[in-house]
Amino acid sequence: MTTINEIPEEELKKSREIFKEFIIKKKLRVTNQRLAIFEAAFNQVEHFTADDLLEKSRKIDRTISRATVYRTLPILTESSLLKEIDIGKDFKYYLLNYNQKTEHAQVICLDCDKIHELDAPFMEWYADSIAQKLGLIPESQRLQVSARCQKLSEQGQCPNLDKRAV
Amino acid sequence: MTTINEIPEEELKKSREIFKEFIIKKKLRVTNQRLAIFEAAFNQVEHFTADDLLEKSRKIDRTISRATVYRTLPILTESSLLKEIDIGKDFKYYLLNYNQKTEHAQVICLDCDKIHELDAPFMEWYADSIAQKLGLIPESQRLQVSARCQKLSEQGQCPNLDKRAV
DNA sequence: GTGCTTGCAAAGACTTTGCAAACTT
DNA sequence: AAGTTTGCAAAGTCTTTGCAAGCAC
Repeated sequence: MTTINEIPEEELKKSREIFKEFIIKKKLRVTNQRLAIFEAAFNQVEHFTADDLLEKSRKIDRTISRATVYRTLPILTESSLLKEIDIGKDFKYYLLNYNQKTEHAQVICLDCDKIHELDAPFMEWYADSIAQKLGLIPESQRLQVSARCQKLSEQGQCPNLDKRAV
Repeated sequence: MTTINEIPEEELKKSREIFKEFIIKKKLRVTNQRLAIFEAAFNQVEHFTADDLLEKSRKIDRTISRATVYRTLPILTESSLLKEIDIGKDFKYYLLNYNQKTEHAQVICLDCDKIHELDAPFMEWYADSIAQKLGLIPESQRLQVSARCQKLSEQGQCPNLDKRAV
């Protein structure tokens, strides 16, 4: 079982290009702050919050403000580089979306807070069946499973927690 | 196609009893405010927000404060009379749960904001299959489908919007 | 009478916004 | 040079909490 802790170099380059081109296409400006926030976001593969991103960005550029992070996040999500997810807490999580996969299921470990993104093809079928029953046209669907770590309850330790450097 | 706009009288009585007994069991007190908030919540079957509930409660008892509504909502959810749901907006919705069904899917109409609660038995199976793959123990699951009203896009009007008295 | 509850207002948590200075193009 | 972007601080939104007066038991 291999865990990837870093986005591959070529994916990073590609994403950086997508980001810059998106900014230019929107007639916005490629600023140092925006680039630094991009680098901070793509520095690793775990999910993060706006606050995490601020902290990570500041390690690259000490002057970055919270406001700029909040103003840059929509650019990153609109360009499909990040996926925003709301698991019912009062802040949002952000996930890298560099593989551009459309995975519609999230499994959230209540013990270590890790968010596993999974493919759940049956949800397309389910959405279609709903369409017929309710006279609605499905636009998006998301399955969220909250779970506990089995190893934690059996052995008293969660392997994901152990892996965390922080 | 029949739409129920009111909870049946006997269900209402039963729920009121559950509410009172829950309060007593918890060694809390049956106050006029709590009763008024209960009546406001069970006045109809649509979903509502904390703010809606405050407004409806005040029609019964003018003195009820926002704080009391927020302090009463946990009593109603803990006693399983209401279900709290978070669809990613910055406030929560509450739904009557008098039938005590465990429906795990919500279909949210982006046009009229109506929330349809549906049964989705396959989710149990899905959660179990995840358990094996990830070494997790599923605790709860929720499927959320966002959709558009077909009639609205075809005929320019949403039947649910029409039904709304407000 | 005891001690839970209430309303009020202030505080909290996260996010957004107004504004003048700074920067990209 | 023109107009976007930034940092700062204040404002916003929903929810929670401290406190003294009031109410349930």
